[in-house]
Amino acid sequence: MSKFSPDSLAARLIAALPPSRVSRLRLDRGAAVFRQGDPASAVYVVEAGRVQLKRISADGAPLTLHVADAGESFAEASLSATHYHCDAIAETASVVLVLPKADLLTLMTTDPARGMAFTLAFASQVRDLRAKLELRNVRSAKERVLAWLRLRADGDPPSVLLNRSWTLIAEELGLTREAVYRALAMLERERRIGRRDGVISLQRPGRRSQHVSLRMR
Amino acid sequence: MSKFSPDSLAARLIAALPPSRVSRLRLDRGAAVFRQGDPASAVYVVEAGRVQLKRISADGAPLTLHVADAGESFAEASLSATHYHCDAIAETASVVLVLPKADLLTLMTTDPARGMAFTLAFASQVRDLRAKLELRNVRSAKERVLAWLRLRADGDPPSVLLNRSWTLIAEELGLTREAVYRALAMLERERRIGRRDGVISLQRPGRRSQHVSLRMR
DNA sequence: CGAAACGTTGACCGTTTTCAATTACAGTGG
DNA sequence: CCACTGTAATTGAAAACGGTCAACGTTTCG
Repeated sequence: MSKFSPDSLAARLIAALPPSRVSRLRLDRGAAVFRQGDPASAVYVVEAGRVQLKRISADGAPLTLHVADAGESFAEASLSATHYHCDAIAETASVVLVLPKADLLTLMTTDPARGMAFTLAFASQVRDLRAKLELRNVRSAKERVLAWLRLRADGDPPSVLLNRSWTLIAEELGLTREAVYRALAMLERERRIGRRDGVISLQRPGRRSQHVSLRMR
Repeated sequence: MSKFSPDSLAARLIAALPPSRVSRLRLDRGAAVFRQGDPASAVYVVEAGRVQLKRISADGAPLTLHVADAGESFAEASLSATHYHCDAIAETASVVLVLPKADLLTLMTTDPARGMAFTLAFASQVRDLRAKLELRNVRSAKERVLAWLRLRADGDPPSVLLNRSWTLIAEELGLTREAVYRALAMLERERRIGRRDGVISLQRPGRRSQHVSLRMR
């Protein structure tokens, strides 16, 4: 029933607590969920909108640590910290679920099986983040887009169902949307991908040649 | 006594098991720790060398998911998986610690407190990875280097003690070492940082002006 | 004592970012 | 039902920036 992918960290955190223990926070644009230095009291999940985690660095300049989109959790590390180390500010009007730290902690000691589920959810999150990070090591925009598609492709023929706008995907890729569109256009021209409404299909490298295009002389 | 920073995920995983349960694997360059499809039996920590995690994507092309350096753990998600979803190949001759999955799992159910420690360690890892990812959203090489320094600066005046070569840091930043050296040179020229042997000090933005340099007319 | 890795800087070239402009929709309030 | 507004999708042109190649001094280490 949740609008989150069921095996995401956020979904598992929510599922762990009875709904009665979870409260909802409505935030105007610019409002703070918490501030650097506040006592750490909860873990959060963005239900709608977008929340920025920022901190003032030692030299006085602001530093963005993370931007949590709808469906993502943030401030999980507050479980082990006494105080928040950054500000959490709504980038747009947002709705945030509040998962009290105390409830989560007692749950973990009370119910080891559940605690284990947590650990595993975090481990998956670590795996996913590492893959996203590795993706950024691909320098060429074209190859990076292709790698992103490969990461999510399955089926035969391998294909990806898009659930977000390319504009948003471009952000995840660390490219401008223009660069992404150009990369897609080139990949399509070279017959390395196919596009039909919201589905991208990957071409097996198969036999080489074909995408040689015209060449001089 | 370990050569790992004591609160890293890798260090905590190792500390959780009695040394007798941890074995050491010596790998030549190119040797595999495990292969895609093998039954998932352990979590690993790179003691020396470097291990690549790769998978063959649906369209048949190889895809790097992560590169684990010395001091880092990998394949934590094998805790919840029955089989590995990628190959783990030594990029150089390496030594890898093997932490049996079964031991870790029983430990977690046996000793809830320890299980909680795991979860917290994973949560920290998530926080760190998110910060690294966010760093990559800084487009300009100069600003990215500066942000990296801010992330690690503390003290007054804020400064960073380097423990690795800039060549390695450049990799983490997703830049070539040349780009990093140029960025450092510019930042120093603009008086935004100072360099003395292995220590970088950050200048408080203080009063503006000064770094205006000469301009035409 | 050499080889290999690190540190540094210059020049050039290719790619991406930026800036701009255009089309296509989806939702909205009258 | 229709202008009206905002976002998404595209593509072009120019500028900026980082990658690559090259060259060189320095340090490290077996």
